[in-house]
Amino acid sequence: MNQEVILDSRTLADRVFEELQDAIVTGGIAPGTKITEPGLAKEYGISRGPLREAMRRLEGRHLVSRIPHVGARVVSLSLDELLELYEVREAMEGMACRLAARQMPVAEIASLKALLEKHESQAELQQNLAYYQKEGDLDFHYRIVLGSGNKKLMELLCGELYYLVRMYRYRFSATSGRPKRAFQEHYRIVDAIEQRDEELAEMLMRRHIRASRDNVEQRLREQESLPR
Amino acid sequence: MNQEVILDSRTLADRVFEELQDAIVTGGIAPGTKITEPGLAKEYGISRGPLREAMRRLEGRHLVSRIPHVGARVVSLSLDELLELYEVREAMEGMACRLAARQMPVAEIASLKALLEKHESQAELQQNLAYYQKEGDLDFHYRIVLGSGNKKLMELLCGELYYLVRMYRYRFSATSGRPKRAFQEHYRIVDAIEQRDEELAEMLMRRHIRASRDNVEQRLREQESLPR
DNA sequence: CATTCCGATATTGTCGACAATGTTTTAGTG
DNA sequence: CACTAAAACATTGTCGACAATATCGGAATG
Repeated sequence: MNQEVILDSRTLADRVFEELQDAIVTGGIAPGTKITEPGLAKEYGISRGPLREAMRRLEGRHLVSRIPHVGARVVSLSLDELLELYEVREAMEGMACRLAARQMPVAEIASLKALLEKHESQAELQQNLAYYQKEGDLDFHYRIVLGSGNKKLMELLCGELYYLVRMYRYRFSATSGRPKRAFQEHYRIVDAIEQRDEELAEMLMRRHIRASRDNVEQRLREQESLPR
Repeated sequence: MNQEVILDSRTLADRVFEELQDAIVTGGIAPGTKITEPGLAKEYGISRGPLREAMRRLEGRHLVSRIPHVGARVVSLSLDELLELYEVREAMEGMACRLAARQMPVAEIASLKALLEKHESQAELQQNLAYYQKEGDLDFHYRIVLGSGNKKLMELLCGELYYLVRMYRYRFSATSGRPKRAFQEHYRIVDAIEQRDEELAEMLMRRHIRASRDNVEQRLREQESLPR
């Protein structure tokens, strides 16, 4: 219901697209919610035209699913799809890590190492492991993908998949739950990159993601079997 | 300029989206072409509304790039991006192949084998290796991804990347140029899947794609150095 | 003659209205 | 009372018009 007075250079459709995306990712709009064009248009104070374009783009990112002449609803998340997502990440981030080991600039590697240390000290200090791990972990993976130098990989991982990853984290609080271990693995990965050991770097990243996957799977299956 | 009288259940925007996508992929609209809304709207005999939605979706698939208030143009392809695409495929299809080895139904494996034999005999008979290899190759990779049972993987590969792959093939005629070898590799991959050897299946698929990549790189670099 | 500024033109962005389709409610009948 | 059918409603799909912005061309000036 709040209308910004600042007129962005960006277009209305672009802005509402980002707002909607954020709302979906962070849970402001619950998964499975049916969304109607007049409803959202009124809520965001714009016309249906730009809103439809925003929705078409959300559809492209698989954040909403639409049926012609019927309507659209926010995508709903399932455990199976989360596990699938981990498999995709294992493949792509493993490759990203290999490429990073091949040609990530030394300055970036050093910066990444510094980031790790900063995250760790913050985490130790505040004992708020979950939170810092949550964002810090994605930061780490972001940087590796960036370091790969492969634009297509960046596009797919940072531009499409990581939104889903964040969405699952907000929904299931599906953070690793094993921060100490994860930190250690991160360090080893950076070491492998620093030593330009492609093979090892890819293997460690794949193991890291698979371990995270297994952890999530186990925890969610437990949660499933004892129905509160 | 031709307006279909058959009224599809699909929406106008959906149809023009597919038509545009096909035109871009097959080269009907050259890469780098600037496309204007009034122009396309007139050409397809529809209004600008649906056309804009179609363009937004093409933008989501990275087939057109758009600058607010300026315009949109069909993506242009570069050699570097083609090589990047191969790296992404190596990672994702490698994983797909591993998963297929884990759980692809035996019936599907048999069907895939039959398909290979059919393609090979056709190719031998007609000596039109390039053409059959072109479509047959994608058929093969499609089936493997399908067989992985990972919907996200299917979505990304079949729903986004393969359009680009086809586009490059139309543009650079970037088919393998080594059909005999490729067929042999395909057979070995299916064998590994049949024996449920995940490790081998992934390795063979990755090698297969990397070999194709190296082949294309070499041919295009040659082509580059002798400027007609 | 080159450069800068300004207006003309074209294209994009946004809106409200109308048509087409799907859904729900309601009335009627067995 | 249950079931069908039709009508009322809501939502989506499409269109044309207007406003905002960018691009192009020409005139004025140094």
